[in-house]
Amino acid sequence: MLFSDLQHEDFDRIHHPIDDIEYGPGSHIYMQGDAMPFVYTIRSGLVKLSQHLPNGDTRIVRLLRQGDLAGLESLNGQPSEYEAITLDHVRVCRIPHSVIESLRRDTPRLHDALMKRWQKALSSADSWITRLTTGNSKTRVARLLMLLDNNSEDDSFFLPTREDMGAMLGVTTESVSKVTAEFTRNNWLRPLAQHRAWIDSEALEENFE
Amino acid sequence: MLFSDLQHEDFDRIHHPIDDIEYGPGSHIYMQGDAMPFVYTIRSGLVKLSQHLPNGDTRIVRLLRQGDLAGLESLNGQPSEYEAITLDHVRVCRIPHSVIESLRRDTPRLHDALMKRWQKALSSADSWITRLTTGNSKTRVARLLMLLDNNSEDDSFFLPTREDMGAMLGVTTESVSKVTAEFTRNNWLRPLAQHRAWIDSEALEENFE
DNA sequence: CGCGCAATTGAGTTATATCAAATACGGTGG
DNA sequence: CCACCGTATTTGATATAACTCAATTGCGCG
Repeated sequence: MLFSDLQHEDFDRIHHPIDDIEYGPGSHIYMQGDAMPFVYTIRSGLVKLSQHLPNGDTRIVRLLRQGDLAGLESLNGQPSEYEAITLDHVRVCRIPHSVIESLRRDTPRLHDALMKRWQKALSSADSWITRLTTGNSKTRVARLLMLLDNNSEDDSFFLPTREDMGAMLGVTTESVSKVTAEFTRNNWLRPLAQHRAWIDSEALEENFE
Repeated sequence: MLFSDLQHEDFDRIHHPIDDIEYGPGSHIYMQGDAMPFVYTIRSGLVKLSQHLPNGDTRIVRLLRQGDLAGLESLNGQPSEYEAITLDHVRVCRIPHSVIESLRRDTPRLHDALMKRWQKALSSADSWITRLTTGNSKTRVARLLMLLDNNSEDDSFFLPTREDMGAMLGVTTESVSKVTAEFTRNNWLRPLAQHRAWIDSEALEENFE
């Protein structure tokens, strides 16, 4: 986790409790407007970070997976502008801000770790913009599938609902469905049980760079 | 600047030179692939941060303005995945990485300042996704204009070329042009000399939330 | 087995891209 | 200061991709 590179002695300084928490699919870890005294590291599973627009519709801005930090945005004390909802079964580690603060003063290594996560979040947000919101809908879906596939250590990966995929790509549910259906007919995508799926990365890669 | 809250004594520790640099419109501050030993703070002017896709087209992922940091992504030593190009006349402050490192050890306040910038960049990237890549083209252009207007302390603001606006919104140059032309006919947008413009924020706000 | 939700499919509509042309604009040199 | 050139912008006609609405099918779960 975040603290994997810290020594035992570091942990002795911690007086506030760090809890491991598990969530079923579709659970709220936190909601838009919550004042959060915690950050969360994802131990396993997939979490969507979404934002509600004033006009009512919702956009997913990022996916969080193993090793990612959620709630960084509230370290300054502001209420969260996002909501974090689990897609599948998720285990997180909940860390009070006070722990971050005190460790930060004493252990430079934590500092580095935090900065690295932050950096990662930022570059992931940017590649989200360039790869997932440009091109036609087939290209976008293909890129999303490859991204999901890449970040799975497994051979298969978690396939979100068409609605969620739409919210990530800025495309309607029906359009996503039409594309995934076509990919399946081409044997580029093979939906499996339990919301999991397999893709022919080579085929997708050569048709959509 | 970044260092506005540091004492004079802090600066005495700096041995590497911090340069102030000025650029005319359309200058490269750095390019995709550059290995950069610097970060830059923007003192004035507007900078576009863009990324080239393998297929050839370019997407602008963020705008940087006074107080923003450029080149944060390369603090880890990796070559930049972005290119930073000035839109108007820009003054920057170029800071070697080594300065960041050494100050970091000695002055926790700098640490906090850095983190805050980072945080700002991240939340700006996210709001870029939700506000500038959703909705129809009129809505997107309206939101971009309001964003540009907001961040100008002036009554008027810098109006990018239609092409650049298109690259920010994921829309073609011609579509942007049709929208801005319509807004101008409605007197919601008034282009001025020197690539500057004025908007009727209230009118735009009520037509596109 | 059947209920409910998610996914697929289709037909019709609309928005945006595309292609092509005309116009406006800014800067340069005479 | 003006005329000219190159570039950016505007405009229009057409093609196409995506949305919308509605109906149907498929699937997981009690």
